[in-house]
Amino acid sequence: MKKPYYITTAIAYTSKKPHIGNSYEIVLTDAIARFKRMQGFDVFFLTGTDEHGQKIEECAKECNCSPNEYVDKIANEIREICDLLNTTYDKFIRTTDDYHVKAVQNIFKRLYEQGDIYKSEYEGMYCVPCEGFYTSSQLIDGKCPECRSEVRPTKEEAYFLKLSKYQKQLEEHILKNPDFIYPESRKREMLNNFIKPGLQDLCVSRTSFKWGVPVTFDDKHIIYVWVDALSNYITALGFDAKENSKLYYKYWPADVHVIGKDILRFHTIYWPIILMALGEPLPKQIFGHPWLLMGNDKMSKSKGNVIYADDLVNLFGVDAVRHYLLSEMPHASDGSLTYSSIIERYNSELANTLGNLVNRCVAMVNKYFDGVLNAPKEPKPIDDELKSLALSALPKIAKLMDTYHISDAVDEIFSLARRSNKYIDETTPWILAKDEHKKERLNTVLYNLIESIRFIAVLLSPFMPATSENILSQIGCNINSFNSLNEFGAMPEGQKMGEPVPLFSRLDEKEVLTKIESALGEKQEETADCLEGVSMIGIEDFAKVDLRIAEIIDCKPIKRAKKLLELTLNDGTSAPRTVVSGIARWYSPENLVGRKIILVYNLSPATLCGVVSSGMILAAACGEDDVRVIFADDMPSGAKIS
RNA sequence: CGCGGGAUAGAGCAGUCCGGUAGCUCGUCGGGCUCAUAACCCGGAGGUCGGGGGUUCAAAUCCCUCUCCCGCAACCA
Repeated sequence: MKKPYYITTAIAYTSKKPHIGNSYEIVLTDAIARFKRMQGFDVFFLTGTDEHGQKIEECAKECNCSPNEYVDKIANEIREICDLLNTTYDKFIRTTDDYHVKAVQNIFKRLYEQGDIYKSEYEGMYCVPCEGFYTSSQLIDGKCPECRSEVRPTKEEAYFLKLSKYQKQLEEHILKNPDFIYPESRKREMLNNFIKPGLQDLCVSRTSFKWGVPVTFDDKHIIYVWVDALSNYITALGFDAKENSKLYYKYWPADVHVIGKDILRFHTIYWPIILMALGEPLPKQIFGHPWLLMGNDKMSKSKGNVIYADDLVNLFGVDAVRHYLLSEMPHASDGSLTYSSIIERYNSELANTLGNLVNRCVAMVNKYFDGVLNAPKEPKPIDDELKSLALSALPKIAKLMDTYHISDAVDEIFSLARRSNKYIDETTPWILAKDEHKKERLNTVLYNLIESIRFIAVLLSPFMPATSENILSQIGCNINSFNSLNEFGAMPEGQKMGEPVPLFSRLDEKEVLTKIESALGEKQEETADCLEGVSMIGIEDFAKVDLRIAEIIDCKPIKRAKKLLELTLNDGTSAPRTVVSGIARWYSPENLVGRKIILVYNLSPATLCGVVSSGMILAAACGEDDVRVIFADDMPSGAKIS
C-alpha cells in the first residue's frame, strides 16, 4: 500500500485577486506534491480560499454586492489562477462551504463544552489607547500594564481560547520536534517573541461584524476568522468533531503545511493549540516559505508594482513562469522578481540550454537515422560521466526536495542538460556521421543523448509538467516514472522520434520590455480613473479637527523604537505636550528643536512603545521613501488653523 | 544591549557546522565547432571572502570587536 502524504497551502484570502507572490505558494506546493506522487506516495494536496472576515464584508460593501457574491467572484478568480498554473490540488476548499461551516461550529462548541473556550466580559479591563484587554491580575495598580492609563469597564462579551493552558505543552513539542517549524530561524522567532514571553488567551469571537461563522449557541457572536480558517486543514478531510471520515483517518496529521512566513505565528501557535485541545495529533511540519518581492519592494497596490500570474503566463507561458518561480526563489531568503531576470532565465536556461539541446538531438536522430534509434552497441569510457551524472540526479534531487531546496533541485536537472550539451561536443556526432564505419558508435552516442533527455524530461515533470510531456512526445517515448531512472537505458529501441519543435523560442529583451511597458501604461490609466472616487467630507467634518501651531521645545529618540521620535511641544498653553511621531528615519532631534509645526490638537491620546502621545504633527509623504514635516516657523504657537 | 539572519568577482548565489589550492549561474573578453533556436563547447580577465584584532604551520571557515544591510517583535496618531 502507498504511504499517505498530506500537503496543504494556506487558503487564499478572498479580499482581492492574488498577485504572483501569492501564487508562488501554490506552485511551490504543487511541485512538492507532484514530486511526492512520483516517489510513490499517496498524496492529498489541499488548497482553497478563506472567505470570512470584516475586511471582506467591507470589500463587498464597496463593490455594492453581498459578501456571498463577492467571495464567489474572487474565489473563482483564485481557482482559475490555480488551474492556469497547472496545479494538481486534490481538493479546493472554501470556508463558506456548508460542511466546513458546520464542522467549525462543532469544533467551537466542543471546545466550549470542554472548557477550553470560555465566555468572558471585560469589566474594568479595557485600555482605550492600547486597544487591549487585560485580566485583573495583569493590571498594575489597577491601571493598564502597558501605558499606565486608566482602564475602562467594557460591556462587550467575547469567547476566549485558553492558550495559556497549552503553552508548556506547545513549547515542549517544538523543542522535541526540531523539524516542526521550518526553517530553523523561524522557530527561534516564534519561541523568543511569542511563546517564551507567555501566551495570553486568545479572543476567538467577534460581535462587531456579521460575515463569519456564527456561534451556534450564541448567535450574536461569530467565530474568529483564524479559528475558522485554520480548521480547513481538517474539515477538508471530513473532520467535524463528532464523527470523522475515513479520509481524515487516512491523511491526518498533515505532513506539511506550506505557508507564507507572515502567518507562521498562527500556524505554529494557535493551530497546534486548537488541535491539542481537540486531542488530535499535530501536523508534522510547518514550512514558512520566503516572499517573492518585486525588485526590492513588497508588492502592493499602492506602490503600483503588482504583477499577476495570468499576465506573466500570457507573456511567457505557464512552464516558464513555474520554472522562474521555482528556480529563482532562494531557499530561505526573499526572492526578487524583475522582468529582466525572467527574460534572462528564459533565454539562457529554457531556450538555450534545454530547448536547444532537445531540438538538436531530435534533429540529428531524424537526419542520421530517419528518426529511429537502435540498441547502443558501442559504448566508450567517455560516455560514463554522462551516464553517472544522469543516474545520480534523482537521488540528489530527492534529498534537496526533502529540505525544500527547490531551486537547487531544479538546477540539478539543468546541470544534466548542460552536461549533455558538452557530451555532444566531446563526441562530435556530425563527424561520426560522415564515416559509414562509425554508424554504430553514432547510434550509441545519440541513444545516450536521447536517454539523457528522457531523464531530464522525467525529472522535470513535477516542476514543468507540460514541458516534460512535450519533450517525451518529441523523443517518442512515454516511459516517465521515477523508477525508470534507476538504470540508464530504459529508452526503448526502434522507436520513432517525433517532430523537433522548439520548446522555447528565444525572447528579445527589448521587445518584451516594450510590450510590458505599453501594457503597464494602459493599466495605470485604468487605476487613475478609479482614483476619482475619494470620499468627500462636509465642512462640519473638517471643523471637528482642531489644528494648531506648536513649537518643538524638546525632542529625543525613543529607545526600542526605530521609527519614533518623542517631541515635547509648546502648544500655546502653559502645559507642555508630548507627541510621538514616526519620523526618526528622516529627522534627527537637533534639527527639530525650536521649529514650529502643525499639531492636531484634539486627537485622542495613544501609547506608542510605552510613551503616551497626545496629538500628531502633520507631515507630507513626498515620495516612496521621503517624508517631510510641514514647518510653520513664522507663526505664533497656539494659533488655530481654520 | 528585544530576538534572529546576513555581508564572498559587475549581478545573483554556494562554500562556513567538520580550518588545508575560492566555486556555480548570468554578464564580459578571446578561441573552437557547424548537429542545433545568433545556439552549443573551451579558455581568459575579474575577489584584500564587510573593517580591525586574536588562535593556528595554515582562517571565507574558529574566537573577540566594530560597521552596514535585512527579517521578526515593537510600531509609523
